[in-house]
Amino acid sequence: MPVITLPDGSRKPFDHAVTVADIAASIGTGLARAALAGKVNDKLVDLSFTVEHDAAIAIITDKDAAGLEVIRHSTAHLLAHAVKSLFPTAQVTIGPVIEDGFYYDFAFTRPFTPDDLTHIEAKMAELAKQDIPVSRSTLSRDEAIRYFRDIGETYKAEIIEAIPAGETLSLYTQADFTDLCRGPHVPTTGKLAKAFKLTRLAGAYWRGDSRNEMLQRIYGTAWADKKSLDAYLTRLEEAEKRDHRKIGKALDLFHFQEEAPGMVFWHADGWAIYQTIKKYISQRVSADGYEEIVTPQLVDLSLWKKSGHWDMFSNEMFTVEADDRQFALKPMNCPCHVQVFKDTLHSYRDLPVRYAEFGCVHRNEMSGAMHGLMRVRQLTQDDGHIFCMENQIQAEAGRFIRTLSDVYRDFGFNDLVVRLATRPEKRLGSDAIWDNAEKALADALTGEGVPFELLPGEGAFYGPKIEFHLRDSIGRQWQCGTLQIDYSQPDRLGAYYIAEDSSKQVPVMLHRAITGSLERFIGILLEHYAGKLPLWLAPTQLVIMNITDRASSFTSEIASLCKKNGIRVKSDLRNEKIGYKIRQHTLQCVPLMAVVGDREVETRSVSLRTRDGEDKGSLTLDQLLALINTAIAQKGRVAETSVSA
RNA sequence: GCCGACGUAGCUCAGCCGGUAGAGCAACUGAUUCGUAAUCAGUAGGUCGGGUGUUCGAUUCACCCCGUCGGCACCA
Repeated sequence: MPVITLPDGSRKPFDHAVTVADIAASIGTGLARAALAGKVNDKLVDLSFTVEHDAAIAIITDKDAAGLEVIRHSTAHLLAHAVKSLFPTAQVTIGPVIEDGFYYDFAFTRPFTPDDLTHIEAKMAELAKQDIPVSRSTLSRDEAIRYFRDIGETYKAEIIEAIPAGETLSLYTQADFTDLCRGPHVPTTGKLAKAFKLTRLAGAYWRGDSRNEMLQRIYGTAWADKKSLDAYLTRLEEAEKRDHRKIGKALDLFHFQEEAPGMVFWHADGWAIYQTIKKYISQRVSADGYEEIVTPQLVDLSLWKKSGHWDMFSNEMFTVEADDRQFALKPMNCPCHVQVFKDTLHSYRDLPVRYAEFGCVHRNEMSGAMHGLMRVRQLTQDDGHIFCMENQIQAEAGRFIRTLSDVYRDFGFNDLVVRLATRPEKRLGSDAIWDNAEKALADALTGEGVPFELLPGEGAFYGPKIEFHLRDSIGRQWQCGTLQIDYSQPDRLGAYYIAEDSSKQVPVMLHRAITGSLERFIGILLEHYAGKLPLWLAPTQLVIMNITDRASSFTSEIASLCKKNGIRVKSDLRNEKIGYKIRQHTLQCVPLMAVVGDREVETRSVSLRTRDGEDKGSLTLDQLLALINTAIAQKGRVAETSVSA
């Protein structure tokens, strides 16, 4: 005689065992219709689940996040069902829910084509319309293996073989299609008829291992209703519009070409952004007690062998032969920084020694890994290495974290996700050293009031690290900053300092970067701002345009005044209508536009507007300069609608 | 690197079944001097990513290479 407690606290006694569907029906026909699954004592179950004892029950509909997951998961099954009915020899593998949708991996003799995708989607719609009941059954592990082997689903059988013997597995069947699945699923395929779409085809390795054969993955998306689907598709389009590769082309910032894959050709405007960032970081780092240095691009292979890079990463290093010697383009700056450290004898009193370098590094990334500015073969890191004693780690970490958060705010990133990656299984150094290092980083974070999550086992083999991920304006996370503790490299490369007792001691080295790669960081900025960089970063900060030739000499006068004041200004004296000029510069994302006509010449003023169409009114030249300088000084710490946005 | 798609004028793209190419924007020239997101007219612009092959003939078909895109794997 179960007594059911509903989420609102009300209790419903039943005089017999009931299914979740029955309970939904007892509450209301509307709810019964909307019900997709249930939650019994916080465990997700099918509507057909029978409740025999007292329990807390919630009915899951498409209004719940869990309901949406059920829809997506069931839509993945619907996809597999459709594929099997169109291509009976295709084998099913796995089909999980992912962010905003789902995918399903198939093994099939020929590649699926975009045309197939259309047919599959149509078949899915047809199967959904048929409102086929989805039923759950169970088999023992061994029976399940036999079952899937018998129907020729060898991948499924292999999956089940990995499950411990003696477990009972659930199967879901809709018409002639049966799949292994934990569930829960929608009660009938009709619940899926509202809003799904297959989005793309891709290859994916079986079990995610590149040594295995490649399967064919079909991605799809599914939503509670058509409106949400459309909203999602619009969101994708919007994201595409802010693609830094498109913006880079449209704003003439940089380009790539075949002869130099993965290497950037910076155009004048892109380089203006780059230099602004570089100057800014340089100044920040110097204020923080770093010495800025530059080390060679080409270094004899012997150094990379000594540092260990050759063993680990030789396949990603470019090599050059000259004078019968083998050189490698540096893939990292750290071994060179150790050389600079070693070139002077250091006392413990000198520590910490901090070196910074805008280190241009080359990495022969695999061809398929390249992606605009985000993943290139030649990049510049805002790299830095701190040589210190163990008891200085925490203070140095704290100092770095403070600077990093502040720098991110200047760039307009206020949402930081911090992760601490701790000791991996394969590692160098004693547990005591790891204990100390991990604690130093954790304490530094806590000391700075920075919340963080742990990534157990994700640290580098030579030490733990902090990853700083920033979240952009459309919610995506990017790892940029990093702080790593390295006990091994200074030792390998023979770095030491003289300790208080005159003994030689190996310093600890901290690797750290704020933007990570300048190229990538600019890509992130472009997408974050959709090209509308804040005033301090904009390649052209102000365009001054005349209305008629009568105003052209005053326009030029203002332009040179601005230039003298360090403002990146352009004048547009073309014989075009003012509306046309404004449109063009707006599309070029120029933050500020000053219009000069007869009225302005008369009063020696400008009429100022922003690229967002905000009218700043009439300003004297002094007011104009003051407004611009104030906005530049604010950097990225302003709302999008204000002047510098 | 792997799977798939794509590569046509500066940009965005069209070009069915093989007969050496088109549009819009940009550019250039001329007219227009016009007050806050597109003035009008004209002109010019392409060994159709590279190579090989099939063919009387290839942007179109086949194969190879390069690059890009979407994923996978990788990301010191």
